[in-house]
Amino acid sequence: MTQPAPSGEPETAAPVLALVDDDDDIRSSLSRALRLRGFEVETFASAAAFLGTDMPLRFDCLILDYGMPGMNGLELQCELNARGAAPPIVFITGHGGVPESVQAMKGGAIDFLEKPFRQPVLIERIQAACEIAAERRLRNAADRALAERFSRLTAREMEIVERMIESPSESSSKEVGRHLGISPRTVDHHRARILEKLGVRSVAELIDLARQRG
Amino acid sequence: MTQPAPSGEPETAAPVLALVDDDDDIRSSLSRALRLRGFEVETFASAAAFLGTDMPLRFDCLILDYGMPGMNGLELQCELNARGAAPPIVFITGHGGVPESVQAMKGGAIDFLEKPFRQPVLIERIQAACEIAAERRLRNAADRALAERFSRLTAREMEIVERMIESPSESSSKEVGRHLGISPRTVDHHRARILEKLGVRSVAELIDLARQRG
DNA sequence: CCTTGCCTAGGTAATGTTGCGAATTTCGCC
DNA sequence: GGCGAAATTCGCAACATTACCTAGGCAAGG
Repeated sequence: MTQPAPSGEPETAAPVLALVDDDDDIRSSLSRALRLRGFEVETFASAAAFLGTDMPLRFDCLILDYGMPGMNGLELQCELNARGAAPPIVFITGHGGVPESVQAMKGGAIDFLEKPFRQPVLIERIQAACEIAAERRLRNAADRALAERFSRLTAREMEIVERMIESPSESSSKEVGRHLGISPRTVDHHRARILEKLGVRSVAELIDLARQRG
Repeated sequence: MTQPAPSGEPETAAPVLALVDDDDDIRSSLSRALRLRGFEVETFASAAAFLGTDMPLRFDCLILDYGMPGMNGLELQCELNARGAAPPIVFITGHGGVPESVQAMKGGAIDFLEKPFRQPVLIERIQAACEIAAERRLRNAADRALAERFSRLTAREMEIVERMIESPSESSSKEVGRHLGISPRTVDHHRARILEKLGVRSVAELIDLARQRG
């Protein structure tokens, strides 16, 4: 397995980067340098080409040229944000100024470098961005796993869970049952299923888990 | 608890701004314009002068010149961040470039404008920053209120709370007592005090509250 | 010395939880 | 339409946990 070896550390896997730049020289030289550093790089000559891929979400980090013909980097960032997918972005720009960089940063960009840049600097910034990406991905994975567990609950069970989250102090079977117009014993049964399905062993853990999800 | 929020002044009224700039003209003209827009403004000719005030935290928003003799705006931002107090900052700069703006934004700045700026634009940005400030203050107030309630707990009570948070599934008196080497009765007593002091009515609420705090 | 606050604990009554068992309804499928 | 699986509903009784009242030992401070 190719190891990125960013600082001699054994990473879990090679970070996958997307390099979007209309400059052929930049694409070839930068991607080569990045591959030498252990990254996996895919290049795109335009924002449209990038959006045209079936899965723009699979990248750990985007290296995005700001000034491109057609859709520029900032517009691409806005488009991605609008789609709800906001991967860590490192901008590189030839003619951008302060307003552009500020807007990009406000839009959630991780970094913003001017051309000409020194490759070691850029690579170091990308490394940092990938670390942030890794954290985000971990959290996203955890969230999805959590949502998946909750999706196993039936409608009634979900209703009971929501009731419990809403007012934890009244999450006893008696209270919940009274509120839903059913017997406390039934709530007992449902709650047992809920705890079993979610893999928790107490109401406190359930509340805790449900709070993390929203 | 020193200030029970006197109910005579509407808190929502005038955002209090700090304007730190070594340029006399900027200070006078900008502060005048801001006051006309309903802001309360205090001006400082240097970062040192600002830090010299007894309370640099009372401002809703900082308008900070980046290039100043002595400590510059970015250093002041770092200093404030190091002190744990990070008020919303809007930078204005005469000679700063992209790297400076990026670093400022990374440091938590709300905005970054270049001189010469058009006053309406700056004021609009400051307005936006103040809204963010208001949100932050609300959250901070809630956090402090929470911390204040927790500070009323004794050492032993805190220990029990931490034990409960750590493993909610084993937060029964029996388990906690066994873990701490004391009788379940004693844990009962402590827990009753805890619930009373924190104003919650169940262990679930306690866990929920404690999780919000950290 | 007395008061105050904290930690400790027992006993009893109330409350909540769980296991065993079972009826009715709903839903997808042949 | 019929059939089986899953969901929802519940009672009863045993078990576990918590709440409430009470109270002693201990250290700090007036």
